Formats: sequence, C-alpha cells, structure tokens
Amino acid sequence: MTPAQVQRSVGRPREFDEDTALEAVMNVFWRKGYEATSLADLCACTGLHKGSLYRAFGDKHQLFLRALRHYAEVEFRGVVAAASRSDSPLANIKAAVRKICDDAGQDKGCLMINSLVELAPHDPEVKTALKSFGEQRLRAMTDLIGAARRCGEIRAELEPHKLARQLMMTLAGSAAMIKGFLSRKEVAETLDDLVDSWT
Amino acid sequence: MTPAQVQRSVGRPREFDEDTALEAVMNVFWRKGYEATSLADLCACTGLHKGSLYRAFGDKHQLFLRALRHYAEVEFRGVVAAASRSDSPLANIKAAVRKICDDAGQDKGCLMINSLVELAPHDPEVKTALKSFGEQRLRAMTDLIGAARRCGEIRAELEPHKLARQLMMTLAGSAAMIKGFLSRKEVAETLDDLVDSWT
DNA sequence: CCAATTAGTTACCATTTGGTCACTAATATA
DNA sequence: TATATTAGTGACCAAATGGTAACTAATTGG
Repeated sequence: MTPAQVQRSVGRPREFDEDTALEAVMNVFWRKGYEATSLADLCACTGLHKGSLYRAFGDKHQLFLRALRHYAEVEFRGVVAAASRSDSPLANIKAAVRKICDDAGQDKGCLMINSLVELAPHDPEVKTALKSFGEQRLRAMTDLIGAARRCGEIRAELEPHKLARQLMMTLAGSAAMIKGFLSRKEVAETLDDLVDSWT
Repeated sequence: MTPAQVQRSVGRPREFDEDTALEAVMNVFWRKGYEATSLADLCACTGLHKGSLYRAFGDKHQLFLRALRHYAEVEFRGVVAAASRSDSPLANIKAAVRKICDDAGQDKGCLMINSLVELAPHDPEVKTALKSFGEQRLRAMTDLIGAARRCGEIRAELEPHKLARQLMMTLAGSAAMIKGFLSRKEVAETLDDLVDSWT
C-alpha cells in the first residue's frame, strides 16, 4: 500500500500506489465485465474518488485497457514461470495448462477471454490488444510443443502449430465453460485428455 | 410480419408478431450483449414502444431469457437437422460442427456462450437455462459419437463422453475466438483437425 | 350497443451513468 | 518564502437508464 511510484519531481505526491489500484480495478473488471462495472464500483474497490481515477488513468475505457494489459502481463509471466520448472517440455506444457486453469478460479474465467467475447467485435482497441496477447501466447505454446516433439514426448507426425491452436481454442473454451457449465475438475480432466492424446 | 399468434378471445388484438419481435430482440442481444443493449435498442429493432414490450414480455431480463431460449431452440433444431442428412454418423458429426461454426457468423459467436461469459456467474436464471441447454447438447453429441464409434468410424479405445466434452469445449472456444482472434477459416480447420484425430 | 378486456401511445419518473470543474492541500524548486 | 505543479475532494451536470401510469384505440362477448 506504500506508494511505490517514482516521485514526480514537483507537486503533491500520490497518496496511492498505481499498481495496487490497477490490480483492484482489474479484479472488478474480471469478475463483473466492462459494461456491468460502474465508476462507483471502481471508486469503491480502489478507495479513490472519480477525480483521482481520471487524473491518474484517464476515462473508464483507458483504465480498462490498462487493467487488461496488466492482466495479460501478470498472467503471462506466471504461466511462463510455471512452464520453466521441469527439464521435460511435456511436463512444462502440462504445468502451463494447469496454471492457466487455476488462474480461472471457480467461475471467474479469464479476463482476456471475457473481454474478447464482450468487447472485441465492437472495440478496435481491445481487439488489437487481445490479438497481440493471443499471438504472443500462440508462439510460446508452439515453441513449447515443438520442443516436446523434438525430444520424442509428442508424436512426430503432429504439427506443433496445429496443436498449439488446438490447445488455445480448448483453453478459451475452458475459460468460457468454467463460468457456469463445467466444474474446474471437469475442465482440468478434459485439458489433460487433450495433451495426453498427443503422446 | 403478419400476426401469427392465437387470437386472444377478447380485447384489442396484437399488431405485431411475437416471434418476429423475439427474433429481432435475440439478434440485438446476440450482437451487443445484455448490458450493452438498452431498451431504446430493443424498441428500435422491433418497432415497438416500451409499453408494448413490457406488456408482452415483461422486463428486460425476462425478455432476454425468452430470447435466449428462442435462440437455443432454433439453433438446436438447425444443428439436429444438419446432423441427420447422412447415413454415416461421422459425416453427421462433421455436418453438425460445420453448422455450429457457420451459425457463429464472422464475429457474432454464439448467444449461449456470450451469455455464459457475460452473465452466468452473477445470474442464476441464465446459468440454469444455459446448463440445461448445454446438457442437452452434450447428450446429443455423446450419442452421435457413440454411433460413429460403434460403426468403426471412430477408434474403439476412445470414450464417447470424453470426446463429446472435448468437442463441446473446443466449440465454446471457437465461439470465443471467432469474436476477434481467429478467422472462421482457422476455426473450421481446427475443428476439422480435432474430429479427424478421432478416426 | 355496451361493458370488459387487451394493446398502443405518450408523457413522465427516479436513479444511475460517465464525466467535469472549482477548490483545497501538499510538495519541490527557485 | 513564494510560486509552480500536481493530487485529492465534493459538488455538480447532462444524458441515458430501466420502468410506470394515464389515456386512447380496438376488439369480443353478452
């Protein structure tokens, strides 16, 4: 909660930590979606007044984009970390999938998928951001799968870029289904089945 | 556009067709989502006044539920029809998948998945409805896959209920991804790959 | 033809929405 | 210490929100 920003050389200093506020905002957008979240909600979760929010982040839409980028960064770092612990690429793939599944909570899903569904068709900025996050993840998955295939953990006749797309689509489906149709256990089983079918 | 309802025995007759209005409403909810759709939008797309909408369907939420049920019915009938044309269960599965994919348009996705993501965690009625629609589809898929397996079109060691869940999750992913991350062609390819991997 | 009933229309309503602005408070530099 | 600069506060705003009610217009059954 201590302001961790660089101190602006002049003027009154911030009384809140920008990252802490962003994290709070991100969680509300994650749980409620963009339209269903009001400025009042954002003030409540950060403890800030409208004026402060606007001064620090701009309007609701800009604030949402910052929260979305923050989510994508944190999430990606977490998954990469989870996928870097083993010497076996396949084990790393499974760890990444499990991490992504865990991040979705009981019914929170994934902020990127939530936003893709709610906003992408009508919001070019959100769509562009999500495309770039998605491509980053698709590349990382393809690399990981390629490595697993090279060391014989995945059948040689399977094409990494196809498997990566398959996995991404199934993960997107997980994020949707966990919001009310399947339990986390069922989702996790299905994801395991998919990866196991590659060996 | 001609009123097709049963004539109420007494009172002034409807000047609009309930199903036509419902179809229009459904399309707006489908494209814009629940929160982003205003009563003004619903009046505009139906040509009706608020009062008439309230009298005929109740409030926004009840109207949405009617539209959602209407969507589920129409969509299911369409898919079942598409999956009943061939003698080969596998061909029927592929036809069903193609139909579902086509229904999603360029970036409209699926109203059920849209609603699952936007509303299910906070709206028990929507969640319950979607669960029942989903289970209906899961049963149908399992049956279809079981039939294909019995006649040797799908490998015997694969379990129909697992494949059905796999397919459902991938279809959910399709509906999300098509909203801005993947093209319909990429989605269709990925779905084909999945089903082909079962033979 | 009259009463009951249902539908369409309009004006209206309180609340909430995202957003702004004038004012005060705190800090760094000169 | 004065000034410039930035931050926090609370009042304020127009517009849009979902929803209602009073009134008029068609119908059917008695």
